[in-house]
Amino acid sequence: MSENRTAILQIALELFARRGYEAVGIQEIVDTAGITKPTLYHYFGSKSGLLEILLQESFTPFLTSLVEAANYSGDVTNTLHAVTGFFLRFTSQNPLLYRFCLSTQVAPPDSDLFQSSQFIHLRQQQILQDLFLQAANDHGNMKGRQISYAASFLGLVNTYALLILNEEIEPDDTLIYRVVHQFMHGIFS
Amino acid sequence: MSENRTAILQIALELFARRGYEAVGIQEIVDTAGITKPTLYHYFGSKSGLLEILLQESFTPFLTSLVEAANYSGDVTNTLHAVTGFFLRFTSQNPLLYRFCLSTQVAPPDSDLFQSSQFIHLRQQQILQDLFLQAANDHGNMKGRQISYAASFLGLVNTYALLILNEEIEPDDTLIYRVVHQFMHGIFS
DNA sequence: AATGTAGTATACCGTTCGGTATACTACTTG
DNA sequence: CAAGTAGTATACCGAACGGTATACTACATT
Repeated sequence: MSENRTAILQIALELFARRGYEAVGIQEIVDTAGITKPTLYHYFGSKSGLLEILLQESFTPFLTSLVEAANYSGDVTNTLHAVTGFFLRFTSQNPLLYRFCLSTQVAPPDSDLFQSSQFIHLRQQQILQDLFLQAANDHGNMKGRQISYAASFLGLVNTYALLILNEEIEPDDTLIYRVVHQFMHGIFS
Repeated sequence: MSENRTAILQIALELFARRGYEAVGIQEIVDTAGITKPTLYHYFGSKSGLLEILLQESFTPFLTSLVEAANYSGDVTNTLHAVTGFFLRFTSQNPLLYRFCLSTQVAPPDSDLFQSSQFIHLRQQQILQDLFLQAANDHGNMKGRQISYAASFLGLVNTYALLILNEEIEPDDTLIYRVVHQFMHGIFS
């Protein structure tokens, strides 16, 4: 792998995450990387191509690890602990990347950003839905509720991920336990 | 109030919500509104000025109504019903505006969008924190947990708001009841 | 040694960006 | 009626935008 290619991806991620995809120009990326435009266009073809490859290469390993963490062990609570821990640790260790991920979720629906990142959110939702469907054996019929369970679990985890990103809390075992407990049993029990 | 000023605000909201603040140019706004640039600059001074006024004028009434809905009645569950109903009905009735609101929350922290919209999210958080603090009388000491309770309640409501925006569900009394129940008691009880 | 290819730089393309100087019109106010 | 003010249009600014044509270099393959 060319080191210029890698440098472009790293710098693009940082700039996109900090200031937004639309606000960052190609010129700024290549200046920061210490290269020139034709080099970037050689590797990525276009600005949206750069975005797409950046998202794919960054989140494919993320999704693979998520599948492992969400492997149903026969106990929903345990599995949700593993999933929550994975999400919050990933956020803590890759703050720029996860902030970028969160911003793409509610990006304007007609934007490049939204459309290129859909695979991440759809796959996340699908992985969690599958988990809840498997767990239905232990908790009665899901009756289609796995959709809103998966969505609201992701929403809750992402809420705490945002608190971590804003440095209002830190991820530890206690937090992970509390998040899962809140999801399973609510706040006043 | 000038009708041109109103038209600019409406069209800017629609374009910003659909395609993103950075991706929309002044020229596109004035073309769509059927006016010219000096008219826009007469009213708003700059692109970021337009954004700021748009956010202020759109969300000040929203926040005022939220304060009313969050008025503590002596029963947390009832108050959360009112708040949830207000959020989800507002989302359903002003989809573009609420989608725009959601997108600003996780916008890049160095962007105009993030900074101009902070007042909305800080005020929301504050209103909910106050509610949980008042409710502490009925549910024991909060011990600072009102921060994450407010954040996670907003996160849960916004998760369902996003489902409404994506037309996967519709807001009705049953949904509102379920959201509050899930927040208070979790999913499996 | 000859040839091909990947990677890179110089220099440039047309378009659009946010923003403005100037002037005209329409209306209010003295 | 005179003067001022709010609102609007024409025409333009320099800078930055995304993207590319061309050519050169370094290296691998034959």
